[in-house]
Amino acid sequence: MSDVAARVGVSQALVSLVFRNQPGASAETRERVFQAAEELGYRPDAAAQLLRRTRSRQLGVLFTMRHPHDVDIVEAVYPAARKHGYNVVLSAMVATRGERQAVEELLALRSEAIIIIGTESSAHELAAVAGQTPVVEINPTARAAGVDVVRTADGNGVRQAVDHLAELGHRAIAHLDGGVMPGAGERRRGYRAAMRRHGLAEHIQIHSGDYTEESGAQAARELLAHDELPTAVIAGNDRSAHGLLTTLLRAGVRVPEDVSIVGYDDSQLARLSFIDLTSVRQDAAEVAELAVQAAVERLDDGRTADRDIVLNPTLVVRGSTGPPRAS
Amino acid sequence: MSDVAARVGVSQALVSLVFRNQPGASAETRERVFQAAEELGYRPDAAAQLLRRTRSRQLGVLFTMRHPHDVDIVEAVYPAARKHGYNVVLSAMVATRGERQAVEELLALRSEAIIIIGTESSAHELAAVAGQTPVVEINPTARAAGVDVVRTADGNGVRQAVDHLAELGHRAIAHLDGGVMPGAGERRRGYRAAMRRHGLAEHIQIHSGDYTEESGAQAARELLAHDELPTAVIAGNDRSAHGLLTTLLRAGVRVPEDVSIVGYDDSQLARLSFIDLTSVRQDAAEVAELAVQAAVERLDDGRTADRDIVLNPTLVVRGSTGPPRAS
DNA sequence: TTGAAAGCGCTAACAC
DNA sequence: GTGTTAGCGCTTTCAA
Repeated sequence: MSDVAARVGVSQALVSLVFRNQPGASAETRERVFQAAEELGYRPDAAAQLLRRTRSRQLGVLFTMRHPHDVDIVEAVYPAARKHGYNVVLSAMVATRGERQAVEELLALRSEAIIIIGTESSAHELAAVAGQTPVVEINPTARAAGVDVVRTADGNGVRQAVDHLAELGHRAIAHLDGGVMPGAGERRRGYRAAMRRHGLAEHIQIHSGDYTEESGAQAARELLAHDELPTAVIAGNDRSAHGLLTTLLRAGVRVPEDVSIVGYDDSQLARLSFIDLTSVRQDAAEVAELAVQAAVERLDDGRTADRDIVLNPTLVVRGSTGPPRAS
Repeated sequence: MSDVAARVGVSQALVSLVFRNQPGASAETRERVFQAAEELGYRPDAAAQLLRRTRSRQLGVLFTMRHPHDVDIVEAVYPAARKHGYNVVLSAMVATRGERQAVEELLALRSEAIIIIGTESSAHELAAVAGQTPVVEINPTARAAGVDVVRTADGNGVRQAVDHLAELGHRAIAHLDGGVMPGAGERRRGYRAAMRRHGLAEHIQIHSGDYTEESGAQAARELLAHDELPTAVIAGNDRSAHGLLTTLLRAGVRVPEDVSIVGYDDSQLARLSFIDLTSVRQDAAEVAELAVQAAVERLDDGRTADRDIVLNPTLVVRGSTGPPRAS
């Protein structure tokens, strides 16, 4: 930067102003600074900026790349952060690097807040971090004190799925759950409640799963082993619905003629023409925006009370659901 | 850090040594430093380290999260980098953020080299970056000067697939290609060459695709519109094989009884029990290790000549391929 | 084995 | 509009 300043014949401070788009430099100076920078191949040094600035304006994002819906959210965090004047630093949760380490890295790089997307964090570890830095968790497994949460009203989403199927005339509606995974408990409870409300309590049938494709495939095998299939299945997420759907197809079961299937997440998977899954939509862009907003409220507006932000999902009806066979 | 030093009653320099595991501090001092750090909740500041250190020892990784195989590689980069004493900085290529910007960010954070995973970079832009910093591209679309490349011998992989199918007795073996996507050209050429070598030139049949699930589904529809299906299809990657497979299944075609299908990448998708795709394996861990190695050779060993590292893939036979119907 | 001092590249606060 | 100064938190070099 001093090279640029020397070349233009002004002080470093002025060059700094220009690069930060701050007022206080004439249009002509700006022009000359940019030109000199171009000629010298100058690029601002993030390490030095980070060190010197009072605020880093960086949002740390902890994520896993395994769930398609999480990928959508990560993508959506970028524009949301920029809107509020923040940068994004990524830290991947991978097998060879614990969550602890990933968080430490974000903190060492001066992230002012941490947004956690779809990890199975221990409430214990999280609470320790939340003491020092605002933490926003998206679709968490469990609640932790001091942490903001952005999640969808999962019970509501499943209720919409049951309503839709009941309206089509289904009665034997099973649920493939997600065990201890994020949101699974509420989805399971929502399923039970909705079934009861429709007077279908006796048809309640829950198969255990864990949101993976294989657990969907496993459930399909179990269903096939029984004399009679349910006429509809609500899966805990799209991935397990995918396993369920394809395994049934391979066994010669037609969807939706023989069995209707509903997924959850409305991920890219659900939208594929050959999957074409009726699914409960959680809008990634909205989730990302609210998560960033929650962080910004703590950072810029001084909020200290925890927030629990609940979004209402919507059912997207596609080709995997239809009326049951007339039997 | 000065707090820690003051607390222990030593100089900052000594504390620094201890934290970097450098020799030159007594065991007792180390112990006391760590304890004081713990008590004060001290954490090294990455920005300051980055600024002051002669070398950042950071490897910038540019990636997209859309292809399952790329995710595997990103994961594998972490241990590979650590092995060579480097850290990893991530920068996602997402729609709202051009490649240019993503690279700038990595460079601003002092990445000493850039590893690019599965993006469709313009050779032009890349060459400019490669002038300043070592760049390693994994499975690139096109070659650029000054850039190291790690890729698999795609022609070889497809040849193995054709050999496998021919051995099973297939003759009408079609190829679903990947258009201009990374490796697609070589896979297409490999298919043609292998078909000719088996005397099956007249059966050469190429369907155009772009590695997406939908292009696989589209190809399936085209195949179904014809009188006769080929007895086997080699897809350009697992995603398009997935679209192809499931669309055929939905149309009542049995796999592998009616049609055998081979994928490419051996991604997690291929391994799912209900997909169970014979696929060409590119070992993610090996690819990552070689990419890191290439960067390290430039950085630490002073290599300046470009390297083109070609890995031989292996065919993993699963349930999607079998002998053709006796006709 | 330890300490003192300088300075990485930038921004903030103030003066002109 | 522009310049001066100090210093962010650490590592490096040199001396003790």
